[in-house]
Amino acid sequence: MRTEGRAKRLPRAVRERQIMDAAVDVFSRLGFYSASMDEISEVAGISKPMLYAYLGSKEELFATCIRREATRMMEAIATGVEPDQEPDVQLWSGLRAFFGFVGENRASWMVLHRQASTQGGPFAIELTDMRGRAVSLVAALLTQSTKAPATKLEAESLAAALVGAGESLADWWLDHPEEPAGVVAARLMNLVWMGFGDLVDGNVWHPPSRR
Amino acid sequence: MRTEGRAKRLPRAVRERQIMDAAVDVFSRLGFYSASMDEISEVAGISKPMLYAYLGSKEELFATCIRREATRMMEAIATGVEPDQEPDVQLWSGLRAFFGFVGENRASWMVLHRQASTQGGPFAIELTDMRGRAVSLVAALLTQSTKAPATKLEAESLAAALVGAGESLADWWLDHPEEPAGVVAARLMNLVWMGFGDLVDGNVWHPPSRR
DNA sequence: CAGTAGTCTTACTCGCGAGTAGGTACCAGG
DNA sequence: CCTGGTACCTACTCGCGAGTAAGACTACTG
Repeated sequence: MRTEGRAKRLPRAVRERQIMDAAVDVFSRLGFYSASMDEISEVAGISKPMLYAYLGSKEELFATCIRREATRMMEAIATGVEPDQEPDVQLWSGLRAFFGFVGENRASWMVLHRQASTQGGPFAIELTDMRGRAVSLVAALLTQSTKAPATKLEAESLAAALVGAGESLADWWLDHPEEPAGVVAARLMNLVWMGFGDLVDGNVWHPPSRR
Repeated sequence: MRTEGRAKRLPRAVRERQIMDAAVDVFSRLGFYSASMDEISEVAGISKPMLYAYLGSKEELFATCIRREATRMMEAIATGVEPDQEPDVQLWSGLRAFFGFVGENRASWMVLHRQASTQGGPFAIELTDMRGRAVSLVAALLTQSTKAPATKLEAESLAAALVGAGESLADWWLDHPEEPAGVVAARLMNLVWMGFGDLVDGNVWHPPSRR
């Protein structure tokens, strides 16, 4: 894009945002290793030393990206769900918020899930951390809804499975973008709440009419 | 490990297997990019040119690893499930076979899932292919079991979610190896067959007493 | 119109790792 | 005991990309 000439002078905070945006873009397209600092700086419309001056090393930059996007996503979800409602409704709102976020932030999602989960580096920490928060959230939801999951371990593993199902379905969705977010969310809701057993018998889950 | 001296002369086929084993090991520990051909050759107890002579470039090697491990796994699963049983029993056998395989082939699983899924390179093809086969399998299982999933797209997305749940739960399991495979498999079975809704009410799924 | 603090650049160094050139040891069969 | 073929090696080339040195341009502040 930007090819020649000196970049216009901008305050540090603004530049940092530009750089982060560029980094998320490039990382999501190329992955951590294939992405080069040269390309990021070019996309950001800036020279490499600036990048290093502001955001540190490549690893730091990547970790920062993950942290930022993870936070954005967790906030989007937290905003969508009200904690004093019925468990199924909470789950439903959470799922909708999640798929809504992914749908409107594909790049963020790629960085978060497809890229970060693999590299065993220092970023895995950030990612594992966020994922852990998500899992705990769901696990709490489960535990709170009475009897079923006896042990803590059981609740956690079920939550992990659910989160994984969500992630995987989101990935699938990237390849089938024609489906609207609500439909995909509803499908997962049915799967995890009703189960195949009920679905096979034609029993489906419906959101309470209001909302 | 092996430090000096010329390696004993071995027939090509044997060496190739050794190299593949070493490659799977190293790739699973380090990931595609961080793994170096030098290290693989060292672990294999062989020199680099041999590696290139037998298995081609790094990308080819990796793709070959994925293909081999994917085949092993699909076979393990196919062996475990008998196609003329009730859907829930089929699913149950499939899950057990899957978790059994992962439990006994952690390295393979890492290469398959954690590594390959990320890098957008030529390997993604192999992986996507295998995943596609798994998804189709489950989707067929779903469709066959009557009414519920009306459209092909719906069955496929549910299958994707289920496969993802399995993958994710397998990953979780890697960090909680104290749980036996059967327990983890049963948990997922309950989740996807009964659903949280039933679980919360204390309804659980039991395998038919025989097997 | 200095001085100085912060923005921004060109033009390097330098190590690491993919891939190779050009052999050497070893085992057939003639 | 040569002659080839196949397993195997040491010792390189070479490009790419992370990270940096050294300075130049701009804009306030007094």
